[in-house]
Amino acid sequence: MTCAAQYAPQLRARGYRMTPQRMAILHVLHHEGTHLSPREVYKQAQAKLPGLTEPTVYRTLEFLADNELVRPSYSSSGHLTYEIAGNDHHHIVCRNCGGEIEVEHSMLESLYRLLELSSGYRSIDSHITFFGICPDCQKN
Amino acid sequence: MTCAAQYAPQLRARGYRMTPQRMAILHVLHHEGTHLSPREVYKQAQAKLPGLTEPTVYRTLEFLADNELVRPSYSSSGHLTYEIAGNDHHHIVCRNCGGEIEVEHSMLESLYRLLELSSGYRSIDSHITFFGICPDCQKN
DNA sequence: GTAGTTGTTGCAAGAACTTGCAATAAGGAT
DNA sequence: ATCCTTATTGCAAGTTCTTGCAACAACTAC
Repeated sequence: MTCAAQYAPQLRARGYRMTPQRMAILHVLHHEGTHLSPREVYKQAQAKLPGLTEPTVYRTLEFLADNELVRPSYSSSGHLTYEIAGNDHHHIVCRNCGGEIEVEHSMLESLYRLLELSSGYRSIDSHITFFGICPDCQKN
Repeated sequence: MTCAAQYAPQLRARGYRMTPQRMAILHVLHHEGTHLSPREVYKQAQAKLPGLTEPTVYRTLEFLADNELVRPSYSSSGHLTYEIAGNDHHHIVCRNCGGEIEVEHSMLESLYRLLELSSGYRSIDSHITFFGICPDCQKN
């Protein structure tokens, strides 16, 4: 559980609170490492904190995403998933088999600056999920 | 309805069929011009074709997206929406007010080629929704 | 410690989305 | 025109996700 407690100051600094529910959810995402669907988070977190309810999981994930402790991401079926906000990266998902790889954020940095310049929008820093066909599936 | 009939050959060439349901859904997206949620598509299409059911709308939208007659896109809340596949473009959505603008695909072209080279993935051509803060909201 | 403030949660109901399967109908063949 | 094949739809039930509100508990101040 200590792994999740480290996030408390970040929340408190913004006037929010660290709660057992948030700890449990952060703990799950932290130890899983990869992205999980809300339902998967719910199941695992509830095993640790039996009273936890589903609406709380959904609200908490959205809350944590707003505060940049977790990162939203999309599965190949278009569903929203979440992962712990560690090193900044994006994904390329195979349209065929669902396999995925990570892409360093630095590869998109210059595009983001270009978009900001041409559009007038600021703080463009979304996590992106690209879709393509992976090398293995290209052989078929 | 003629506007939707033009898509029939594209489906037939792949062994699929043009049906009243698909016509109605394409018609709605074609005339609306912008992206709509599945529910909005359902309501409008049902007004034209009373027997139409909701599961059919969901399945049809996914089917049309697979066949590239419509393009999936994400709203600021992260929900899946669809628009007719016309000129190739992407979106920047304001995190604050939800306002959005279009981005020409050409701006991303070189990034896509770069990603393909470095990852080995092919046919990367996903529609992207970026999130940022629009000029108006920056004033506050 | 104790009390107060207000951010958070659980509950319950509802809306959105999915799935399996039997019935239907689009388009090709006769 | 009529029949056949099989892609497609509607139905019904189930799962996932959302919302409003009252009860609760984390942190602050005393």
